[in-house]
Order: sequence, then C-alpha cells, then structure tokens
Amino acid sequence: MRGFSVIPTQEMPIPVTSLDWLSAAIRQSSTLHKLEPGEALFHQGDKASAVFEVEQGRLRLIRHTLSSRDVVLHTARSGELFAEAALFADRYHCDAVAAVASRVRAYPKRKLLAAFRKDPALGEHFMASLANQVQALRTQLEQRNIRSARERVLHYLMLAVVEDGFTVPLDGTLMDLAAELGLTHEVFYRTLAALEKDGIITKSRSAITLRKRRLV
Amino acid sequence: MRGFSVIPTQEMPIPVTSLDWLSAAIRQSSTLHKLEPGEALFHQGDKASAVFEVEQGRLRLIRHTLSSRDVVLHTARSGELFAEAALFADRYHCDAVAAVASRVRAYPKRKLLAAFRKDPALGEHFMASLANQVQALRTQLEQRNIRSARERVLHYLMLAVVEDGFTVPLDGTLMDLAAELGLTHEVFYRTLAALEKDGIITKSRSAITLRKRRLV
DNA sequence: CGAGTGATTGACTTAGATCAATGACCGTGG
DNA sequence: CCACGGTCATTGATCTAAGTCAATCACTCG
Repeated sequence: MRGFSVIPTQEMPIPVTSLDWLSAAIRQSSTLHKLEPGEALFHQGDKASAVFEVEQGRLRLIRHTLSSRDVVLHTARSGELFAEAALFADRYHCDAVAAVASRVRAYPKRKLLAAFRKDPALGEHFMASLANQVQALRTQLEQRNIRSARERVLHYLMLAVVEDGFTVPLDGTLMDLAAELGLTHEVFYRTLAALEKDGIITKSRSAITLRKRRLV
Repeated sequence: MRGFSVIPTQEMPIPVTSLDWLSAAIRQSSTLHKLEPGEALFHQGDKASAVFEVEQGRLRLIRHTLSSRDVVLHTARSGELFAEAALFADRYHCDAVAAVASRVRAYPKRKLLAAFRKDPALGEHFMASLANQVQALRTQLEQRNIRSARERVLHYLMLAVVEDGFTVPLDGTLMDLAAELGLTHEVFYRTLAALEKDGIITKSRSAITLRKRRLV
C-alpha cells in the first residue's frame, strides 16, 4: 500500500496539499472546471476571481512578454493550489493553460476572503500553509544549487526521511522523483545504483533506506 | 544610481523585501541581534519565538539529520525574511547559523500574531507577501528546470524586465546574478556575450536590453 | 600606488544529458 | 489464459554544454 505514510508537512519538498481543511470549509462554494488540452482557464489581464486547485492534470502558467516569446512561470500539477496571489491581486498576471486534459476546482476569491475574515483561524491556517510552502520551495531551490547528482540525491533523501530518520517511502514513480530533483531519470537511476553499490543506501520497491554511518 | 528602480513585486524572482509595512507597524517591538561568523541564532528544537529579517550578512538554515550529515535548507541573505513558519510552529525545526558576521532583526511571534488579529489588514498584507513569495519561488524553480544556460538566462531576462518590456536594470553584480540563476559566473558572462553577439540583447553597465524581434 | 574585487576570455575536463536497447510488470481485450 | 501494448526500471555508449582552472584587465578604495 502506498500513499499511506504520514509525513510531517514541513518536511516535504513540494505540494503539501493540506488544503483539506480548505476544501472542507469552502468546498460547497467551489466549482469544477474541465479543460481540454490547450484550453485556457484564464488569461492575463482577466479579473482575478478565484484561486484554483488542480484535481487532475497539469496546467501551465504562462506570461506573455513584449519581446515576443512566452515564458512558463510555473507548471501546476495534480493536487496543487495555484494562483493564490489572485486573492490579493485585481487581475491575473498570466495565462493558465491546460497542458493535458485537466479537472480544476475553483475557489471564489470573495468567498475565501470572506471566510478568512469571518473565521480568523481559517485565515491563519491558510497563512500557515503559505509559510510552509515558502519553506519547502526554498529548500527545493537550495537543493537545485547542488550540482552533483549524487549530493543532490543525498540532500533530498536526508530531508525526505520519515520519523525513523532513515526510511524514505516511495510514493510515486522514480521517474517523477527524478524530475522533481531536476535530473533525468537515467542519471537518477545510475546515481541510486551507485549509492547502493557504495553501501550508502538500500533500495526496495517501496522505499529507499539510508544506511547508518559511523564517520562523516 | 542603482537600487532605485520601481519594480512590481510580483515580477521579481526572489526576496521582494516589501516588509516595509511590517517594519513600520512592528519595528518598535523588534530587537536587533549581531552575530559572529559561525554563531547560532537559534537551534533546532528551541521554542519558536520570533520571525527574523536579515539586515546584513548571510545566515544558513541547517537541519541536523539522524544519518550523520547536516543539510542546508536555505541561505537567507540581506533583506530576506526567514523562519516565517515559526509563526505557526511551536519550535524551530532547524538551526540558524551566521555564515558571515551578520545583523538580524527579530520580530516576536506573539506580537506579530497579536497585530494580525487586531488589524486584519496587516495580516492580509502578510498573507499577500507570502503568496507573492510562493509565486516568485515557483517561478525561480521553473527557471531552474531549464538546462540550457542560454535559455535560462533568456527566461530570466524576459521576466526581470521593467514596464517597457525590454530593459533589465542591473542592480547588484553580475556574479550575484549568475549565482541567482544557478550558473557559474564564467558561463553567465559567456552566455551574455553570445546573446549580444547574436543581437538578442545589448548590454551596458547599468542594464541589459532585449532587442525587439520580428519573428519568433 | 598596491590590494581586492568584478568582468572577461581561453583551454581543458567531466558529469550529466541524450540516444538506444532490453527486461519486468500490468492491465486489457479477445 | 495469454498475447499485446504501454509504462517504468535499468544499463550501455556517446556527446556536449557547463563546470573548472587559470590568466588578464579594469576599477575602486584607502
């Protein structure tokens, strides 16, 4: 069984979709949108009316620049919340376009803000979730500063570890993990193989385990 | 004169130190701390009592892992706010250690929370700033997914542009910029040189300018 | 006027990307 | 029940762009 491990949210690198509390409180006023591949959810300059959650699929946030080319600001994946800044902005400052067929839940900005005002605890929740995301993203960025694949992977593993301090449960595919680390899957496989050969980790289908070490 | 350009906060890649409003409101209850190189500001497990701003210097946020080695979660630089998550956590989950002699301003958590409760607008401000940081960080991460130095630099330039859509003012040194882009300064210089040779940009001491292009 | 730092360019090396092939596994439909 | 197509995992061979080492020049600051 996967996807069952209880991982402290702070520890995890990315989505941290603990907007369950959000859903619970605001679900009823949210709406669902289905998008064809290539279809736009909103455009740069549109009135910012909602914050979104990707239920399924993948959306690209794209900025159109004056100097011709378009720039991808972010790719939002399954489970992620995006366009949070819409809460405080008047208009969207980029396009959101489905990269593949996607399903998106929209949380109306006014409702959210109203809910936050009415129930400050809810607002604090949201604030906390943002703060955690900031931390996680900064950590991921720090990780990307590590050039060596081996060190990068180790950096990740040491942080992705569960409470025992040694086990990293594997939830998705290794390919996805490779992408998250900013490595090609080939290099990632090789690196894991090398680490295993050097006795630094052991690897099973469901987890990677750091071996205890005496010396640094 | 540098450091004078007015850049919409959303656009910028990283610090976005628009906590001026914060300072204004809470400055008086904040305290200043001076740190020697190597000196710790707080330790993993300490009661989380404050959020900090680097006024000068550079701090490393370090997590101690069970599997011996320490991991750098983040390096906070001049102007950056850090340990925001302390607001919602009971204890710090990493050490903060001065990388060089540094000066740090501490904003007591209780004061901040109290202020947010008393003046919801202030809280919303803070929330907005967090949301913007999340966006900026995600964008920077997207940028790091671009392997080619040339494309990465272009990606950066197109987003760092001021309102005219073509001018990127140079505030710090090119070396710093290179680091921010995750490139060695040599490669960065070469890339800029190549882009200039190809007529895609022009470069002066104080700015880089994207040349208009007809075709993609 | 020297020391220190940033900017710049050349030469060389290498780690990671890329291309390719193979086997394991899994669901599905006949 | 099995053959087939698809995805993931894995490994080999090769290539190249980015990293590394190194040298030079311009500039600023005491």
